[in-house]
Amino acid sequence: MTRPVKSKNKEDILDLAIPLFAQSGYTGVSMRDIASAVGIKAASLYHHFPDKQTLYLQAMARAFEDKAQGFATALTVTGTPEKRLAGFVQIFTTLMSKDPEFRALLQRELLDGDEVRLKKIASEVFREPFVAMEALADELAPGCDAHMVAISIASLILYHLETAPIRRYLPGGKARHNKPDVISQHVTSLLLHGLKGCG
Amino acid sequence: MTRPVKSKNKEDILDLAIPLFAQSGYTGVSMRDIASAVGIKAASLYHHFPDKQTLYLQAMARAFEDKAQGFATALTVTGTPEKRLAGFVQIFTTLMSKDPEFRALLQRELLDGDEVRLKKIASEVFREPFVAMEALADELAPGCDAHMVAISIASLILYHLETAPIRRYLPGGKARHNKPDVISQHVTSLLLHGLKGCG
DNA sequence: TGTAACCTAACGAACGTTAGGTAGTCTTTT
DNA sequence: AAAAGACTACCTAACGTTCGTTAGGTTACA
Repeated sequence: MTRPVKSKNKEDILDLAIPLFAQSGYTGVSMRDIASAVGIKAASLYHHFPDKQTLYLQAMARAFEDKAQGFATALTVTGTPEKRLAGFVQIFTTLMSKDPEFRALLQRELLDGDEVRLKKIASEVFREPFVAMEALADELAPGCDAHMVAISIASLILYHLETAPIRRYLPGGKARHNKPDVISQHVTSLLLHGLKGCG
Repeated sequence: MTRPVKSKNKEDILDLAIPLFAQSGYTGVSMRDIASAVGIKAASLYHHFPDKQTLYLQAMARAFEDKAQGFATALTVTGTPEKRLAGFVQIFTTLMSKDPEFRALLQRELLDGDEVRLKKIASEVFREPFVAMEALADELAPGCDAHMVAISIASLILYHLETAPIRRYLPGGKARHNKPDVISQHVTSLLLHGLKGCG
């Protein structure tokens, strides 16, 4: 019985743990589950991490760390404020649509995250794109509360994605409603013209 | 050591279990936790419920069952479509703002709920008000996809409430942004006029 | 006398975690 | 260049705790 040729490092383990935590949450995933996904025994995880909590926090950090700069690309659009909004909404929608794990982790943090973790996520992941969204909001709607506008933009995009599992069973729900382009089109139109802008 | 005078019934137990499940989720609450909240021993819970899963499902059913008719009152507003939208948004916002437990349970179901439960919630809790919202959407915006509009309305209200824990740490976040009236005012204005309607 | 509502005690399983051992690999010393 | 030592990454085995759940006994009340 030979040992696997290549040994795992921290990053490999975290990358395998992230989808597990995203799907079942902190308490729903055991050390044995993670070890099994990695292909080692649970006790071996303690060679890389002092305890489960630390492993979880590092997995969260890793899951969120690349997002900040991902969002940055969504804000490189140039042109009129309207064009920039449309561009941002479209890129952001596509980005989030492709990453259900990130969305699930974010939702779980909103439900169960403590202050320290939320503060960290706010400042390290969302602060920069959020400021840019507020700036854009100020251009488009000088009289509005930029903070609320930015939240509203994110709301519209994220909730359309998060409610997908239940929308299937609500009247009028079609598969088309889950397509990023359909969502971003709807959201952009709603933001720019309100409900009047559909006809 | 005397026994408590009044013995508990199912409903008492469910009412005490609901906030526990809302705060910590299914796996985060043990039978001993629930029993402790009720004031009895864990084994005694099995006199009322065959197992934990059944207790949870009945708690969920109870937490959701009164909501359907609560939403109905939000739709009794009369007048122009604009007035009715404003009224609905205000009542719905206030209703949801006062019930963080319901919001948490709904979020947890969106994350972890199986198809059967989601289907049940969709048809028994949200279907009726959702149809009314779609009808209202059709009046306000005949060219729009009513399903998407209804989701958007709910998105705007619910996400402002759900993101409260992280908005504190985002630029421009004020305590005022959590007030139902401020939220419903913002949402109504955004829906009726888009971002242009603030000035 | 029954029955409903509780109790104590305990079961087996799963959990996070620790102790101690082993097989390879890298580093240093002779 | 080869031997000795140290280190890394895993292992098996087991600890103590908590979990859902069951068995069987006790008390209050109809």
